[in-house]
Amino acid sequence: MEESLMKMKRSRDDDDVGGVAVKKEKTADEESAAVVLPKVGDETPYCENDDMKPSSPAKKDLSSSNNKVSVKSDTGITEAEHSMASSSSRKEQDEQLESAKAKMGEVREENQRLKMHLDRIIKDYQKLQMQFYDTVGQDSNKSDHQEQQAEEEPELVSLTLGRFSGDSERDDKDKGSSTSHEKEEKRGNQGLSLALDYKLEASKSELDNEPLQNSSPVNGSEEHKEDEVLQQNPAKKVRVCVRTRCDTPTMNDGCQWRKYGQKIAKGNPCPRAYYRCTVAPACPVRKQVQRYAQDMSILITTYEGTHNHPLPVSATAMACW
DNA sequence: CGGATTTGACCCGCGC
DNA sequence: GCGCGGGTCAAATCCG
Repeated sequence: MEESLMKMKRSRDDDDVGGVAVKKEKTADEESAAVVLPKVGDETPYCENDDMKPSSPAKKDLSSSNNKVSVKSDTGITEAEHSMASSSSRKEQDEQLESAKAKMGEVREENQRLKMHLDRIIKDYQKLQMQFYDTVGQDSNKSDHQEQQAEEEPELVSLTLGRFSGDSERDDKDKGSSTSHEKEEKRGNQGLSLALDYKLEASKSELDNEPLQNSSPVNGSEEHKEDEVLQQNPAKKVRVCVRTRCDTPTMNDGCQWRKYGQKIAKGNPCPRAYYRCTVAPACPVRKQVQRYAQDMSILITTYEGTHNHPLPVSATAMACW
């Protein structure tokens, strides 16, 4: 996926380079003050592409021939010679035009190929996503691990991405038994960690009373951002909780949201804000945003529902529900 | 002026 | 049935 994005970016960069090339052409035209080149260059991406390299010298030849004409005129050449020279240059021009058109065709074909490639990558990505959900769903059905949380909240799956360290609150709680969380934390100290926890959706006070009880609060010293995702069985209503260290009122997740309510929830002095997705008019997705009472820098965002529209690229990178 | 945000009112589920 | 709390609605207000 990233590769294709990079590819696209590169192609855009190439476009930019193409624009520069066009400007250079114009400069040459101004110097020669003669034939105006067809604006093929404007529509020609990948000018750094090897395929397109022959066109550059050709353009140079063209402008140089124009230079010749103007020089000869300046030195007092006859009208007939002048017209002969200009007709030959026009011929060259036509040839250049033809070759440029051919190149454009090639470039279009390559664009099509790239588009198809991108589509395939997106489809693969979605397929993998579904497989992931299936796996998670199976795990939630059969697994009896994650004792503590499974007892409390058996219907939610929690995905934790990020590094963990220094969760005094939970350390106290989990001190007695060496849970998978501790292992995750140890692993998290070495880098990125991924944990699967089970949470109870029925516990509506999850965000109010002890929102981070079942997970580690973030370690702000090194990590700017740390997410925890609580996700229900895909067969049921999707509910995803993301915890982020974020100074802004809401985290930028790439989607477009409209605030429709705000409440002071019990047990948390910080108000909880309610947002609706406005990317599509009938999108059922909502999110709740609330600051963690004990650490105002932590933003707890709970997403609910499934988007009924394709996500923007920036949102696709973040959201996987 | 239109869209987004704010905020009080209302609805609904749950526990007692 | 009543009170409480969470979630939503919609009129008022703000803002670009």
